[in-house]
Amino acid sequence: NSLSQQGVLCRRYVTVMSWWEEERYPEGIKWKFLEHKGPVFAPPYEPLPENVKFYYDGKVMKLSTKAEEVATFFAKMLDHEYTTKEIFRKNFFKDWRKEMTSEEKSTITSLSKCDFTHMSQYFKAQTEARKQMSKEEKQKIKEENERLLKEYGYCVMDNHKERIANFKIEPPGLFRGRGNHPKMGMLKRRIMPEDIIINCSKDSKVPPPPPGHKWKEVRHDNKVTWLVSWTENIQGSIKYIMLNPSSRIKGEKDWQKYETARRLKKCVDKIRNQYREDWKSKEMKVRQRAVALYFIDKLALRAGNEKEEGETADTVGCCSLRVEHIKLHPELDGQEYVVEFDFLGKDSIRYYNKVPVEKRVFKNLQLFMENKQPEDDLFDRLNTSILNKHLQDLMEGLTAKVFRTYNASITLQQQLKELTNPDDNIPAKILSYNRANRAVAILCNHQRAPPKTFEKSMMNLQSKIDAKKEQLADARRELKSAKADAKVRRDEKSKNKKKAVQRIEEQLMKLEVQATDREENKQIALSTSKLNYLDPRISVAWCKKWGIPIEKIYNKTQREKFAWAIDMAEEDYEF
DNA sequence: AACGATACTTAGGACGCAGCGA
DNA sequence: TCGCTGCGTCCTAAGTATCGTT
Repeated sequence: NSLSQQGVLCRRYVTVMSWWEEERYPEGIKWKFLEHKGPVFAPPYEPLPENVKFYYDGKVMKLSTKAEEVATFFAKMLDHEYTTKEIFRKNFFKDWRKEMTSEEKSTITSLSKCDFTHMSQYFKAQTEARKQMSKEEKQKIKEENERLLKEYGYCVMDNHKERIANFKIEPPGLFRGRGNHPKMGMLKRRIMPEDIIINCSKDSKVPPPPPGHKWKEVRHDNKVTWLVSWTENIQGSIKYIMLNPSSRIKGEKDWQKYETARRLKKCVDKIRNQYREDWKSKEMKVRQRAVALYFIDKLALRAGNEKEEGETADTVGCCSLRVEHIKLHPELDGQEYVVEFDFLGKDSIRYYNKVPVEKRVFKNLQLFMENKQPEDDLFDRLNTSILNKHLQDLMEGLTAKVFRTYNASITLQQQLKELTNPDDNIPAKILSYNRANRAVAILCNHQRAPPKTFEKSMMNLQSKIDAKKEQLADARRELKSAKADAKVRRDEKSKNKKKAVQRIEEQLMKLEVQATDREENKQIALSTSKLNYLDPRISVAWCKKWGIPIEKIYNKTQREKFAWAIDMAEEDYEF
């Protein structure tokens, strides 16, 4: 590959040491040398063939290229429910009209008179054709992707060739936020080289812009980790191209995150005593801070930054909870002082929980809610910045999110201790691991939509189990009769029958374990906690202790991300 | 203290393909 | 061999946190 001399030379000097064995940079400096090939742009728009028609008010209408492109975005989504939503249609139509010629604008005045069905059929046929492609054609595409990855998918950062996480620029399309997003349907515009800021080191070969184009800017800032950035037009926020989780720069940060959480472990008792004291404070702000922190600690809630109204879906975290999001029950189902939470969190995922709390917390909540409307802030004297400033005083580097990391990891460690049965075989031990993982996912409220095929696949599994049970019964009968025979005439037969029974029993157990695991996992996503909250060294140590191959717990990508932990952790590692 | 800009982590869903059993 | 399904990868949205300015 054509990465410059310097990168290649640097790499040659360091061949055996992994990044976690190298010296760390001084605070704030992220790298000394950075070279990359720049981003890959979305393929240009290909106009529709002449025979694919768009109809307005029942009549064929030929669209200008720009208007046609945006129309195809809508046509491709026609089967989705959200193209029927008022906000989506309104936002789309407004942005579409901006792309039209003045004649188009004066003709096309109502979205409901637009007929995209022919276009939609065309795209469906294209998808179908792609599926039907021959092996060779598919192979060709695969090779082209690999070539692109090889050329643009890596950079040189200091002594390492590193994988880039997202080297492709996001293609244009219609924005679809999560949940009830006020901007759904808006046009996400095409990003051009003129929008792009390149970041690399001065002594590197700066990537050339595509012919006939210029970069917006080339800068050399080694206080940041990104290679490329641009401003997106929906929220006006900045998007970045950064490195893969397997890279030094991400791995080191990840390691550091867990080390901070481990420092919290050492002082969490003190902090808990402190906030319990603060529940009694005469200052309202201090009480609110203490109750919020209690929720963050006990329930692993997110911090809850303020959001600009009307810019995003209406979701909340701890500090931004409103009165309408909780209900107080002095008594519920035989328990005292129960708080019922019901709100939409990140990604508009519902958080629903009924939690018994200390009397003091309950009384404080009643106080906070006095004379307030449902839409008022529960913690009106508090925000994340106040909370984090306080946390910083309690421990260096402590912020609200550290509690989630800490509680997730400590829960995994405890659960593994509790659930692992030394006498279990490997599949049963892995079930225990998944259950420990699941406890964390439930704590963090990591949900997923039940797979579309869930019921069906569950039934299939059940019928397999039934078949296996019958098979076992047969085998047992045969064993019995073989034993009866053996009284008269000793032979190998009963031994073999016994083995067969054992084998089938084992197979049955494996299936049953699988069924349990799948049922319990119906609406729970394990991967998010595994990837972001659980100190990988806990899992590595557990695998070493019980002789479980690491591949059973982490797939290839995960092993790459956690290579540092796999290398470092011994079986006696304690979080 | 409020605000806007910036940088970075965390998140669920779509989709495609490998591997498995019929 | 074929069809299904479950897993992994890709995608990019949506959070957290901090900093400088007013």
